[in-house]
Amino acid sequence: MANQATTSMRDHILEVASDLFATRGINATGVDTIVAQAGIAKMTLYKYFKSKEQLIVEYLQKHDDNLRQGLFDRLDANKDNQLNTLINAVMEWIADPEFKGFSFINAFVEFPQAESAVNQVSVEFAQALRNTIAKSAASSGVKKPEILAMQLSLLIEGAAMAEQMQRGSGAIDHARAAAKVLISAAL
Amino acid sequence: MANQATTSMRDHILEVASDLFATRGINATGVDTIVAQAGIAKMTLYKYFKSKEQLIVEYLQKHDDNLRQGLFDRLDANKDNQLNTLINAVMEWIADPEFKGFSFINAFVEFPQAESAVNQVSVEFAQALRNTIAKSAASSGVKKPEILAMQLSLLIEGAAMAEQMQRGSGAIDHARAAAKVLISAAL
DNA sequence: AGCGTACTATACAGGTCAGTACATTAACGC
DNA sequence: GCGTTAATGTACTGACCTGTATAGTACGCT
Repeated sequence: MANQATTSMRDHILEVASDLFATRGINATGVDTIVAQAGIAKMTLYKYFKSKEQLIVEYLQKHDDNLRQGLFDRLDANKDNQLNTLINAVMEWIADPEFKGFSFINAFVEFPQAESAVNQVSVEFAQALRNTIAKSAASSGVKKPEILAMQLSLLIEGAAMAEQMQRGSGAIDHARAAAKVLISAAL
Repeated sequence: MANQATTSMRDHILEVASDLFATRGINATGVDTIVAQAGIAKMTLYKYFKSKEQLIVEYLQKHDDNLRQGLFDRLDANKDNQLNTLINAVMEWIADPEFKGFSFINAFVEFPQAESAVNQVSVEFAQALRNTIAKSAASSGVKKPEILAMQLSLLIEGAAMAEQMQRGSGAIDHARAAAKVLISAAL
């Protein structure tokens, strides 16, 4: 509705769509809802995005970029103890009341067929997160960084689901503690 | 299609629906598809189930019963080392190529609104699984069984997602190893 | 033979879905 | 002022959705 002088129309649409996808689910969010919420005409949406699928893919991309950027900022600010820094950053990310789950996990569940582009992109981003963890593990002197990265990512994804299902269940703190145990066992 | 002499019509419908829900996703499976696949008339489905939502809830219930029963059988057969037995049983469950994810997680993602009955049932079953793990932990002499149960359930749910996303990624073995570390740390 | 039950087939209601067509209005550079 | 461009509102297509209505068929029981 409000004239988008600062941010471009395209960004505005993507932002509104991302919000709806995250809170209501992707399949449950119709294009008409996005258009109404953004206060624009449907034609405008289809001028910037050729299909709903493209909108979904860019939504996943954006969330991945945000997560990745947040992690890198924290890692750059704290060169030693990379692994602990990363775990803390991710757990804070999950603890945020605005957190609605990792988008790539939700998208993977909503698009279970391997042929779907959304499914493929989701898998890519899950692996990218693991790779980032593995790099931190390697720089922290872990012997087998890929294995630890896999284990930590299981904890992280599990914690994200558990915290969503029951806010304040303690999943985050217990995940943090478990991560500490696994890390020291891998050193 | 085939005359259901052995199993009741109701069970037949629920079985077909469960299969479709698990493989294609719940929202992506229409009632017409279930009816066609089951080889029945739509009126017959609505004779036994008052709505699609009821069908979904019973699907979740059935999967939970299956998982629960499988675990109890294994636990009864091996009274000592309950925790290891349970982890092994769950990991084998996940490793099965037919495994399509924990239904309560998928349902939770597809129905994110807390008001939804499907959402509520999903959360219940997730907690029930944690309780089962906690009992095994307690019987194994763990000091704080609830905490360990939470940590193990994070690993389990994470492993289920990871294994689905990339079959044979090693998620299961690494989760098993991580579980061992956490268990021995908690004793 | 006659009745009731279980199931089927077809059609429909009322709604939402993604995506398109078209005609109109507002803003801005020249 | 004029032409271009961006965005709008409305209506539509064709498909799919859950759920219902109706009429007909197959079969077992008494």
